[in-house]
Amino acid sequence: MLDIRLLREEPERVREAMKVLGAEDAPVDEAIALDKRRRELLVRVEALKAERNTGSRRIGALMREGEREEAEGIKARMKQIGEEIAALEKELKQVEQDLEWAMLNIPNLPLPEVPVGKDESENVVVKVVGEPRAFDFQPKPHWELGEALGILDFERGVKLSGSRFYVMRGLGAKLQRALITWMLDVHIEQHGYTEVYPPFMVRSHCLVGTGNLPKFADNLYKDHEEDFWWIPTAEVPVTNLHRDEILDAEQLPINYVAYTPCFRREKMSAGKDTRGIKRGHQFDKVEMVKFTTPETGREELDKLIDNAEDICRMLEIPYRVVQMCTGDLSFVAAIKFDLEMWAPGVEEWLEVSSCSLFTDFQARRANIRYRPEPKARPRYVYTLNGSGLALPRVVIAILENYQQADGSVIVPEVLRPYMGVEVIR
RNA sequence: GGAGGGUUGGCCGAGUGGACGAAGGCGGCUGUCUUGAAAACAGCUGCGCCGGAAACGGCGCCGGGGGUUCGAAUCCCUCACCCUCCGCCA
Repeated sequence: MLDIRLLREEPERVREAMKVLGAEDAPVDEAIALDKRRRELLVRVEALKAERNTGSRRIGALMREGEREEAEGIKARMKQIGEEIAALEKELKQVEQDLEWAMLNIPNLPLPEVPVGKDESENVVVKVVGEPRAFDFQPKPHWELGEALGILDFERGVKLSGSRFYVMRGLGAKLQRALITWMLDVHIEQHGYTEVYPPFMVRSHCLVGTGNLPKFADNLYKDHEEDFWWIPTAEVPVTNLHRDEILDAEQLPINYVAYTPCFRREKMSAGKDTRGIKRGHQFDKVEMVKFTTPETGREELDKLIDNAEDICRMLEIPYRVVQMCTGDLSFVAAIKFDLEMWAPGVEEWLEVSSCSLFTDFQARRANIRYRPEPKARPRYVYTLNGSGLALPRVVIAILENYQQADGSVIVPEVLRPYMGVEVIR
C-alpha cells in the first residue's frame, strides 16, 4: 500500500508512475476523491462526538447531584446527536471501505533506477556468468533423462492429481531433498540467515499483507469451508511473521530463510510449460526474506541477490541476472531482479530466483514497523525477498547440464556429501 | 466434536454502565542526591487518525466485528484465539 499522503501531496508523481508501470487503470483518482470525502466526514463526526461526550459527562454529573430533570433534557438532545452521528458514520464507513479497496489495488512505485519499458521484452540482462557447456552429443530435455533414469514419473503424477503433477522417486527425490538441505545450510552457515519453518496454510489477511490479495486470488488455492489459503510462496508466512509488530532498530536487518512447498493454480499460464517439471501446481522452494530500515534496503537487495547467485556459482551452472523493466515489475515490487539458469536440454533460461525490494509497500499492508531510536515514532520497515532457489527448476538445470552421453547424470560436487553418490544412473 | 473458564497498556494485574487521563506493581526513561553507582524520592512512560504553520486541540483504541444506551473495558450477539476437562485420533 502506498502512503495516502503521497497521493494527497504528489498526485502527479503517482499518476506518472502508473503510466510507466502500465497500470493506468489503478484507482488513483478514486482514492484521492475518497480520501478528501473521508476527511470531510471525519471532521463533522468527530465534532459531534466531542459534543456528545461533553453532554454525557454532564448527565453523569447531574445524576449524581440528583438533578434528574435537567439530565433528562440533555439526554433527549444527546439522543438526537447520536442519530446524526449514526447517519454520518454509515457513510463514513462506506467511504473508508471504498478507500481501503482502492488503496489495496494501487501498485507500488518503481525506484528511479528501474529501466522504463512496456513488457518483459524490455527487461535488461545485467550480467551473464559461466559458459554454456559444449556438448559432443545432443543434450536431452530433463523429462527424457528423468523418465529413463526412473527418477521422474509423470504418468503416475497425472494418475494421482492430474496435469502439472509428477512424482519424484529414488535419487530424483533424494536430489531434491539434498538441494533443500544444502541450500538451507549455505544460507544459514555462510550467509547468516535464520531458518524458519512456517505454516503452509495462512489466513487471508496474510495474503493481503504481502500483496497477493485482493488482486491475485485467481492464482491461489483455498479451503472452501474455512479461511485457509495454501501459500504460493514462503514469502507470505515469513513476511507476516512480524505483522503488527514494532521492531527494535538493533534487530535489523532480520534475515530469514525458509524451505516450503508452494501451491499455485497457474490459471494465467494455462497450456503453457505443461511438459516436464518446470511449472507445477506444487513445487518446493527455499526462500530468503529480509526486514531492513529504509536506509539499508537497497544495499540489502544487492546482498540478497549475491546470496542467491552463490548457489548458482557453487553448483557451477551458467546463469544470468535480468533486471525487470517497469512494465514487468510485480504489483508489490519497487525493483526486481531475476536469476535464470541455462538449461541446454530445453534450450532456455529458467527463472530460478526472483529478488525484490518492496520498500514499505508490504510493511504498510502488514503493519510492520520499527523504532529508529528508543523514544522515536515507529516507521515502516522495508521488506525484501528472493528465492534461494526454486527447486524443480534447479533440478532441471542439474539434470540437463550434468548429463552424459549415456543418459546418466553427474552429481554436482557440493551435493555429493548430501547425496552419497557421484552419479545418478 | 462436547462442556466450562479466559483474552485489559512493554510485562504482571485490578476494575465494572458515568468523575475528564483504566488503579496498583514491575520494567524503561529523566531529574534530585552521590566522586561514581546502588538505594531513596519526584516526574515521565502506548498506537492510530483528524484539524492546525506551530503551540495545541479533538476522535478512536481494554482480542476482532456488530448491537443496547445520553454514555460500555463493564450488558447482549457473533467470530477468532488461549486454558481446563471429556470424547476421538496419528
